Amino acid sequence: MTSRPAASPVPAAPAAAAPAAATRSDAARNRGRLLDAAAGLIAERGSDVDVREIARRAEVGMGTLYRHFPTKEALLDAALEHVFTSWAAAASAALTGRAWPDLGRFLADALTRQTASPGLLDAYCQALPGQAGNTARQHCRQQVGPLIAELVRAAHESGELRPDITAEDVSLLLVALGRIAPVVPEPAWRRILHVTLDGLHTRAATPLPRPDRPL
Amino acid sequence: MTSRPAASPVPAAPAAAAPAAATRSDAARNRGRLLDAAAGLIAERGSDVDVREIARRAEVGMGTLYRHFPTKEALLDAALEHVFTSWAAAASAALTGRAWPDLGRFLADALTRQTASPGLLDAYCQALPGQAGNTARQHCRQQVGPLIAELVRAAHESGELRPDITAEDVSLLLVALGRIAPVVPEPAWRRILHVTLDGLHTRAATPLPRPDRPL
DNA sequence: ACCGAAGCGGAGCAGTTGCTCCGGTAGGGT
DNA sequence: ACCCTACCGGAGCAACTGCTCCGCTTCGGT
Repeated sequence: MTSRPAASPVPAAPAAAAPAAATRSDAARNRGRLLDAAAGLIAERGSDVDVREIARRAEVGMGTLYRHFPTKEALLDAALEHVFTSWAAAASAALTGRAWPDLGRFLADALTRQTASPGLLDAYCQALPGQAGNTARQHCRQQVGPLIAELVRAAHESGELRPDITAEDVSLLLVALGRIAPVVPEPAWRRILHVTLDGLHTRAATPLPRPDRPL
Repeated sequence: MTSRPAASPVPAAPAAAAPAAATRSDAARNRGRLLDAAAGLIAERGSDVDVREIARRAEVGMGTLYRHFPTKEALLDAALEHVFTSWAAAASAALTGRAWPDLGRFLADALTRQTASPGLLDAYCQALPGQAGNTARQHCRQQVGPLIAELVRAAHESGELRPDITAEDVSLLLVALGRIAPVVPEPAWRRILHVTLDGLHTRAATPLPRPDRPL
């Protein structure tokens, strides 16, 4: 950590999935454990996790943690990148080609995922006012952004998404709904999503799933 | 916290606006200063403020702070109650009697207010998973809840709000939008609000304010 | 003017956090 | 089988947090 020769402006994450050179097997295993533990704890409790707890759950010591990642933030960062990447992959694989249902399903799936990991968006939104260096957000944008853009383009083409809506609008709506999804019962946020989709549709106002019988 | 005799489930908030007995003038002044400082800091940075900083901004010492409020939480609580009360009063005074525009204006005003105080909703939503004792939320519900209920009732009666929407839905939407309003430029969240209102309207899909020219 | 008590302030305590240090351990090329 | 080296682990440091303690000040009734 004292004098790094040169390299890119991104210091950490040399290869999350490609150890490449001859790394010791236990080192690779511990790195993976740390990433999993960090991701799990972020999902459960948000991004203000105790490093000791990460190490404990990963069943490694503090020295190991800080050998693999220069700082807590770098660890969380790497974990988040992995999470966002796998989300984008799963969402992309779930597409059927029918634009409007795909959009709705993508949003519903994203919110379900968010329900299981309340802390994810917290990490994403953390330090938003200051911005400047929120890499979680950048990772999400890089991984999921193109997918949303494609969904929006296709839905525009099918004529069901009102033309004045941008991919940015959809991303924003997703973040907004994602902030409440984990803290209310699922039927509640499904109602909200339904209303939102109605607002997004060219011709709007379809009946809600079930107005008074929640499930 | 050891053994409370009986009393109501709300322990704190003896009298935020009614010192009643013969209180010393400086005490009352300092109490007000603490409330203002706390509210200001919560608005700016959310509910994880340093008590020392509250005391510093209020220009009082730590002893004074803890003389007036038994715990940090109690202080934040009292400050939040005051904030929510004045919000409800202002919003209630702004009503014109025309239901649908009133609802839209109420939401827009709430979001503007939220933009100026990003930390407010953080305090409101904090510890939501555990729930159990989030008094900020209770205060908001008590103060603002009836107002939203009335807005929804009137908008239903006017026939413009789709009948399957409940006051709970509107509250939830407000929270969701409030979570993003402070972190994006105002035109962006106004677009989102517009879409949402379209989704709430019986016959939907009116043109957005300005699709591509943000302001 | 006087005086008792309520009020004031900030140094200090205990707990928690992110991070470092260094003796011991075990991997893997030879 | 050997040994060098990268790696492991957890005790310890410094900074920060919420909160308490206690000597001094100031209010306000007489």
